[in-house]
Amino acid sequence: MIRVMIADDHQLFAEGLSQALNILADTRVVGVVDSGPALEKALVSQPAEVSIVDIEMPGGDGITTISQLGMRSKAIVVSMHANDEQKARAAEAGAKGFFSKGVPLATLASAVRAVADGKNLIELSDEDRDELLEDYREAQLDPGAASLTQREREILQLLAVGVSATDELADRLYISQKTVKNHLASIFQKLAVSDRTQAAIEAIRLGIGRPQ
Amino acid sequence: MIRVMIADDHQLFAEGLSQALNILADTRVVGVVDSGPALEKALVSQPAEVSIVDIEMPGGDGITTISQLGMRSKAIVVSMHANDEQKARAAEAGAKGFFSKGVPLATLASAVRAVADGKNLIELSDEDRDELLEDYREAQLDPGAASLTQREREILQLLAVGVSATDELADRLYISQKTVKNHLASIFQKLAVSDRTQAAIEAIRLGIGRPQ
DNA sequence: GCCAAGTTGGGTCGTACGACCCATGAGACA
DNA sequence: TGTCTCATGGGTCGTACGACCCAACTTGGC
Repeated sequence: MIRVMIADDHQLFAEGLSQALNILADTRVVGVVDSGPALEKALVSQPAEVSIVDIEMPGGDGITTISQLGMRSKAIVVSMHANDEQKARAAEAGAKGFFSKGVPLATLASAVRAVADGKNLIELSDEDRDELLEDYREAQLDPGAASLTQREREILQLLAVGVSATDELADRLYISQKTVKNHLASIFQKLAVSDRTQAAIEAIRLGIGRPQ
Repeated sequence: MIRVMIADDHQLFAEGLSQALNILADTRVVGVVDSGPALEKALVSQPAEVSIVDIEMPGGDGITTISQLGMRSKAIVVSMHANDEQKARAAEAGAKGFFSKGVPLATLASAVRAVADGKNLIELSDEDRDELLEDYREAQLDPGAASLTQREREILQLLAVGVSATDELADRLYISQKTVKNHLASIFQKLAVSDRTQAAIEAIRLGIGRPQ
């Protein structure tokens, strides 16, 4: 689980991003602040591996804050009006990543994983950076969830949308009820849960069987 | 369920806001686009009661788009650099609300509900507007969910975080297992579900027992 | 060709679950 | 005062659920 702090004075942006990252299985937003000083203060009581910082905040710019973060939290800078000068200043201050707010959410999520893994994205060309981010596209799932088989995933997806009865599951998959129960037993073991309810919750948390 | 479309060229903002609104029980984002023309096109195949439009989009400003929406979708304008001139232009184009991106998410959510309900916020003073939004703070829950009692809500919250066994629920609430089962039976009826798994999923969907 | 993993089934057993009755006491409300 | 909802319990009954065994067949890898 990667702990993330968000510093941005635009609450709509910060809260929306927070919700989005919290839905992912491997990231957790531990705080949202609206200024540089508030970020430093928040990190004392709520350590975070990665901080997402808006460079354009009122009352002292984000750059100063980042340079003072040191190794307490790795910074990823986001900017509404991204330009090369901002990027150079961010790099100098020690930021590990730099993105325009125009990038897709998936890119930022990948960046969070890469930076948490020790990578420094800000020194790379855009091409090299995007290539590296490819390796971090998938959420680092729980060890158990990663070992689920195809059929087990299918059952978990159905479970996550409310198909909970054995006979219904069997009907939908054209297999016997006994086979469904066998798969479920295997799922319970891999996810370390004890019943269908907990499995469904875990499936939702992992993003399996996503709602549209 | 209020159907919402988001038009903003900053994907991070748009996708984050989308996730946030989707978590709420009574709003559903049916599309995210990055320009005015794309909004008009998207609304043809995906009708939405409310559209959240960034006024500062490249390639044709949002104002023109809003004036062409007519009654197909009620527009709420959001702006990074909100000022009175922008607000006046938005009002003239027929927008029903105008907000800076610095407002809290809860405010925008309330505004979506108010506008969907036929209110025009843009004509009001900030004080009158905030007073009106107070009435729309709570999500309009499903009829069934709305009639849940306090105790039933507590049980549902526990269920939504994985406390699924009867004895565990009883222990946590300091009541007998029989009482837990009675409450569960009542919950199943009100939510129109048939077991704990479906109840837990519904609870998560409704935002009851929110993860922190 | 062999072995491991995956999918498909079977059987058994104890118990938890859900459906259906019921009663009692506390509070709110008219 | 009577009435209502809510929270708290009880009892019973059938069955679905989960735990623990097992086997046959297919598929892919080495």
